[in-house]
Order: sequence, then C-alpha cells, then structure tokens
Amino acid sequence: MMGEGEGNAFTGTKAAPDGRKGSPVLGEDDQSTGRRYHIDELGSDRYFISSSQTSSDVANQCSLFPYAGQTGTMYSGSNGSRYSSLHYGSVLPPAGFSSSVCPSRSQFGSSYQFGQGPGCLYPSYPGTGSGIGSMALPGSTPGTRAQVYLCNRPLWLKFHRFQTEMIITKQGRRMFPFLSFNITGLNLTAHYNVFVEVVLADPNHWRFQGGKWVTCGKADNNMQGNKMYVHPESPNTGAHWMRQEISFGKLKLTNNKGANNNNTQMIVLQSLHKYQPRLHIVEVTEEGVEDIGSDARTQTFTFPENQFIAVTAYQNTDITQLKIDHNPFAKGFRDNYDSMYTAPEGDRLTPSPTASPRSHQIVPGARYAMQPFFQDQFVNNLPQNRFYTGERAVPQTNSLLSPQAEDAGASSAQRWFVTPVQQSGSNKLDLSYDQDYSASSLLSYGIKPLPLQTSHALSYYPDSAFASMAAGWGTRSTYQRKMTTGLPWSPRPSPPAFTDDQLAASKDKLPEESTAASTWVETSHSLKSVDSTDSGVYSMVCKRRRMSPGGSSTENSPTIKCENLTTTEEYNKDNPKGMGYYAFYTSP
DNA sequence: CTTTTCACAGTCGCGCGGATGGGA
DNA sequence: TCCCATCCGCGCGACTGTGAAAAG
Repeated sequence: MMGEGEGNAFTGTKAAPDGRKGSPVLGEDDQSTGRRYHIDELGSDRYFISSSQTSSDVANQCSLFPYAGQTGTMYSGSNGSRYSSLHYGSVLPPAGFSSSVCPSRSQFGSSYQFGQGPGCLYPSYPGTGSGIGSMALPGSTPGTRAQVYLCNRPLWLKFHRFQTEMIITKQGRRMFPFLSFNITGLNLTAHYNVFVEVVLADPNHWRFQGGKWVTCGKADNNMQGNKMYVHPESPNTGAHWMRQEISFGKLKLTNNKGANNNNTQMIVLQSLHKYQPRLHIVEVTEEGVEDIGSDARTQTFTFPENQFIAVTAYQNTDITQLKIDHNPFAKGFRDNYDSMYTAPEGDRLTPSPTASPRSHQIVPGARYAMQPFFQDQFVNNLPQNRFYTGERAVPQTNSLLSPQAEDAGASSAQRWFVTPVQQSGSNKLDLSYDQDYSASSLLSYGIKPLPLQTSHALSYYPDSAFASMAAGWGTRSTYQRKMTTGLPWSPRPSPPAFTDDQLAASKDKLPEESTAASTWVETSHSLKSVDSTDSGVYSMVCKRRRMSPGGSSTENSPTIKCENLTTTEEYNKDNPKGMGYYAFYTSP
C-alpha cells in the first residue's frame, strides 16, 4: 500500500518534461527484470516482479526491479495519466491495506465496488493505495505471501503501447488479451477464492481524437453493475491455484447495466473510460466462506499493463490490427493468410531481411533463441499492404512513451546489436530455462530444442522455430509453417505444474534474478529509447490496415526492419542471463 | 458528429454420431 | 457376434472484427 507521499514520488519520477503523458508503465515494464521467456504459446509468457522471498530487506527490492521507486497513487498527474501505483519494496502501511484495499468478503460489497458508486470512485487510490500497487497486501504472513505471474505479459505490453482497448457489447465481449496468471507462494492446503475486479483507472472520460487518446471531461462515477469476476474454480486449494495457469478467458465485458447482477461472467463497464483489472486472492474456509475480519488474508495484485479503455468500437487501428493478428477468433480478418508465406522469396509480401539495408543489425538468431519470439514479430511479419501511409500524422503511440525514449533514435539499434558473445549467452538462457521448468516442460509445449537460428531465419520469422509460442506472438508464423498450434489463450497449464521442488527452486533463484534485473535497470534508459523509436515507427507502419496491395511499397522495408530490430531487442534487453521469462509481482 | 447497435461472414472448438478395428 | 475404444466428419454454437445503420 502506498502513502500519498509515495504518489508524489512516483509522479516526479515518471512525469514527462514536455507535459505529454509519460510512460508510467511501458518503459519500466520493458525493463522488467527476472523475466524468463518461456517457449510456449503466448499464454505462457509471464512476467513477474519479485520481492525476493529470500531477502528480508524490502528496500533492496526497489533497486532490483523496473518499478522500483514507482510508488504512487493511482493517478497523480493533472492529465490523469499518472495513475499507476507500483511500489515494489515499498513498506506499506498495513492499516491502509486491510481496511480499504483488502476487505474481507463481508466488506466486499462496498470495497470491491468502489468506482461504481457516487463518491467512492477513487478515494482509495491516493489515500490508501487502493491495492493498485502490484503487490500483495500486507498482513499475510511471510509463509503465505503470494507471488503472481502475469502470463502473456509481452502481449499485454504490445497492446499497452498503443493504449489497450477492450470492446464492450450488450451481450458481453471477452477480453483479448485476457487475464491469465500463475500464482505461487500460497499455502498448499489452504483454500482461496481468486477473482478479478475491474476498477476505474483514472477519473477521466476519454475520447480518441487526432489519432490519440485524450481526456474529455470527467468519468461517470455513477456507473452501476458488477465489477467483479470470480474465477469459476473458486474456492480451491492453494495447490490447485498454483498447479496451472489461472485464466480469466471467459470473463466478459459489457455495457449492459441491466444484465449484470445475474451474470457473474460479465463485468459492467462504461465506454470510453479507462479501467484497471486487479487480481484478488482471498483465503477462505474450505466451504469458501471468507474469514470475516481476516483482512490480512486478502492479497491484491495489479499489473498496469492490463489497463485498458472500454470501447464499443475500436478507435485505434493499431489495436485493431493487434487484435486481428493475435486473437485466434479474428483469424478470418487476417490478410494473406495463406499466400504470404507460400510465395517465393521474391514475391513474399513481407520484405526479406536481407533486402533491408539494416538487416545486418537484426539480432542474430541465437539471441532470439528463447526470447524474441515472444515479441513484436508481428511487425516484420505484417504484409506490406498494411503499412501505414501517413494518414495519421500523430502516432498515438508516442503518448505512451517516456520522453527520453525519443532521444536515442537510431543509435539504439546498434546498441542492441547482438554479438556472438551474446549469442553464447542466449544458449545459456536455454539452459537456464530448462533448469527452471525442465526440458519436459518445453517438450510438453511442442517446442523443439532446436538448432534454429541463423540470424536470417530468426530475424525474419523469429517465431517460426517455436510454433506453439508463435501462435500467440507471431501468428504469422502459424501461417508460414501451417503448424497446428495451441491457442494462445489456451488455459492449459504452463508450466504444467508447480511441484514443490520447482517452487522451491524458483524461490532460490530469485536473488540471482534480482541481481540481473538490477543490471538491466541501469541500462533502461537506452532501452526505453529503443522502445520509443520503434513504437513511433510502428505507428507509421501499421496505422492503417487493409490497404490495397498496390499501395504498399518495399521502401518500407527498412522501416520494418528497424521495428523488428528494436522491438525484439526490447524484450531481450532485460534478460542478459536468460532469466526473465517469469516475472512476478509479489507481496512485500 | 460521435457513439452505439446490429447483421454479417469467417474461423474455431466442441459434441455428437457413424465407421472402423481389435479383443473377448 | 458382441462389446469397447478410437478415429473421423459433420453440424452447431461461440467468437471475432467489419461496416452500415441507428441513436443521441
């Protein structure tokens, strides 16, 4: 829980000098540490921010993670953009948590509804921290401190870069990306309810204007309706929750206030408002009854990259394209589904990496071996007929980028040029991964330990070597290889199970990961620059979709390559030691 | 003019029923 | 011949974004 003062600190840290909306989360997210990229479908990409359980020095944790020092309120900036409240390693006032953020079930009615009723929209944000901090609530004993991994985090980040939009309909629309978590640190035999709550992320009403999201008046804080979605498997034991991914793929969003109370599968939202999903884990009795007064048994986790604006129709074509590219249900809207990868090299819509002047800078395959596949392959895989021709002059993306991001410019590409040494390191990454999740885990997901990787192949179709993962990250690879892949949103366990040994091993690794994470943070500046640059490029490239093929031009190729380079690097940067596939938020 | 609603086409997963093959 | 398990194809429903029309 954060104090109000923490909010200031957060603002000061993140505020953009030019007054634009800063990058409250993106930049830092990308710097996430301890991220281990998992060879799996997209749903298996996880992120965690860990407060090392082996360390009692909470303060130290701040330096270990990208969000370090990002304590703050839900939103503190005048423009409402500074709402992320992250406080790793923050020492939170227990009082604030227990009463307003982590109400027992009996308190649920009001506490979990905040944001709905008049006058209760944000009160808890600045004052108590409202649980928006990506951490569990204090009060839980060290032995029961949970850690929550955000699955498919890279995908969330992709959307977040353009300001995620979620369609809401009267009959309810599923989220995509959907919320999926892995939980560790629970008591194996204790029972828990796991549920998601969606709260307003800021007090503003938003509208899409001039190619970007801008605030437009105040949010309607009178919105009634269900804001909570209890996982259908609740209640269940800690062992059960930790055994597999906890997916909320069936959670639906609606704007139908009348169909809310009866339908626990739907969360009622208001269009053009920004929301923040939160995960709650509540320890309950075996019968599923929450122990009233046991506030400490509730833990709340918030991932800022999960924020989204509810819309009845997509506003940003970038988001639309990302949805189409990654949502299996939208496969029918993908362009050149069959043709683009079956065409000869020269005829391929997607430019060959070797044809790009900058292709030599593309990160060699070895480095991509484990991670890059998860990230942004969609860009270089996009058919050229999607390339943006400048219809929108103001890339909305920029509004999400940190200011320094725009400084780095082209140099960022070279900064992330991968050397053979790095390639070697990536091989270690493979080992690292195997250690963490075992080779059997890899195999269970259909991942070949592969010899992949010439730089060419990897940079061009980086995800092709990992078809299952590609299903989520580079759906194009699916086209290319015509491989049957698991749905990216499949709730199947990943890793298959957390054995006690694995959990223990995971914990043991935390300090090491944290160390690596710290190193990464130091270089975050340049990384952010990379992100910024490529985001801008992407905005230009993919602003419009479904352009006539004749409108495309291979002149875009260099730009594409640049995007490819930077984006892939973006998700490599934090993984110098091959850790980082899994990152998690944990209670302090 | 902006926002919402609706019908639509395409894809996918699931369940059902029939066909097939092996064993008792 | 019967029983059971497995495989395959079909149909249905769920799901998606699109684009036009309606509503405000």
